[in-house]
Amino acid sequence: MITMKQEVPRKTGRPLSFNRGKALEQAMLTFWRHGYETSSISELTAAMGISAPSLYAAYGDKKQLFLEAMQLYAGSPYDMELALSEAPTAREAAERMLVAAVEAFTGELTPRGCLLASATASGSEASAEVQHAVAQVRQDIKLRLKKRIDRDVSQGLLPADTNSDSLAGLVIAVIQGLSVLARDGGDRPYLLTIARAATNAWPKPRSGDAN
Amino acid sequence: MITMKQEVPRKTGRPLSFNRGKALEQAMLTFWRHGYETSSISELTAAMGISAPSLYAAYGDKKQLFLEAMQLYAGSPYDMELALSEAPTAREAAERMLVAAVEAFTGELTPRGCLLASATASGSEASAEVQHAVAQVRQDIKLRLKKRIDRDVSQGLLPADTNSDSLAGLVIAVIQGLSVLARDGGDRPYLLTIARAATNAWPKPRSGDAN
DNA sequence: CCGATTCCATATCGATCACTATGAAAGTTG
DNA sequence: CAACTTTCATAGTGATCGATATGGAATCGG
Repeated sequence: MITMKQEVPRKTGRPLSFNRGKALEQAMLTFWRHGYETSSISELTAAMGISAPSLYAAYGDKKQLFLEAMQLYAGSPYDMELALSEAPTAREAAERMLVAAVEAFTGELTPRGCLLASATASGSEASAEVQHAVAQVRQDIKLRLKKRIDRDVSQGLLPADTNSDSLAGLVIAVIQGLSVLARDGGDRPYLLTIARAATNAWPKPRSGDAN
Repeated sequence: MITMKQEVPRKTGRPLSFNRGKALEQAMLTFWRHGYETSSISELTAAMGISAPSLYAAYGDKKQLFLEAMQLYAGSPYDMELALSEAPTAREAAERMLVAAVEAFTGELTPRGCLLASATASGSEASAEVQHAVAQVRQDIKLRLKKRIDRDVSQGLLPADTNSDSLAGLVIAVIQGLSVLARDGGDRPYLLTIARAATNAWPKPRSGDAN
């Protein structure tokens, strides 16, 4: 588990001249927009409003800064996904995940697409560890959704032969793909129709349903 | 339209000491594996087996080299997609696209995932033109699939109220998402089950079908 | 006010980036 | 063979990469 560096105010010494959380948010937006390797330290320091030595003193290095930024990004998705685990059905949970993803990918105050999908989609061998860390977050989300589906299967809300791993993988794949379409300029209403179409792939609960 | 530089053998002068097509293929594999901005010239020249001046003399610069490599990559997908336009139905065409994508993303002799999905998923402002060129290829594929769907709708093979744009967008989104899952280590059989699950989102042709 | 501690601003560090100047090498043409 | 054309290998260009050394500035406990 990645642990966020605690922001403990020192008893002595010169105080921080910037808000650590606000600066981290700007770093997150920069990584979101331009990716991990393709965001330079100078671009990050410009966005965060601090100098390079301040960045390294406060966050360690570029890798640790990104991991913290990713945690900040995935934070609300985690809460979202946790809330969705309390959704009435797994299908409803998946639908809410898809809608929330579309809204997050097409926000007017944030970059297009998904940080988890784009920030390390490509990269040199030098950033293999970071790529793996991002992949781990994706896999965690997929696993939670799979378990949510398994719950419905065991409760008889979904057919016993439901492949929960495939269904969870499909939802994650659609979300990651919607990130690409959002980057390509697809607007929110359009992406929502795709998300809605994706839920048609869900198996019917019990008896045949028209839709 | 991007035109491939013609390989015209000069009548005089020292002949090329390398196979231009083979070297381009190695460049394509490098961009596929490590992305556009995150593949360095030194990495490219090492993979292609040529020196930097030879690369620049033969292909222009890094950007043109990538555009040629992308054309080489998209070449067979274009043929594939052209062949799929002759598939019996739009749904069958989409299924073939999905299966072909899974096979391409999980080949043992090639990098994981999709070059079109990952090579420019992130990047600085400096590579905006390249990112746009890649997005254009994606949009072209989506448009061709949409038109294939429209054909089935006009022929009564699909419901008249079918949203062909959403359906095409869903297929493209799933393909791009499968690229991410392939990069995360998902094996071919697993990804095929996801592709199969995605086709369940397709509207029923005429009367109710059990599957 | 003083020493200790911490952070800030300036000015870099060596390494690598995309790219190229230069002259020798390898062909064709006569 | 000599003149011409094109490519080759070597070595480097200025710029930027991630990361830091250094010394002064700001706040603390005493």
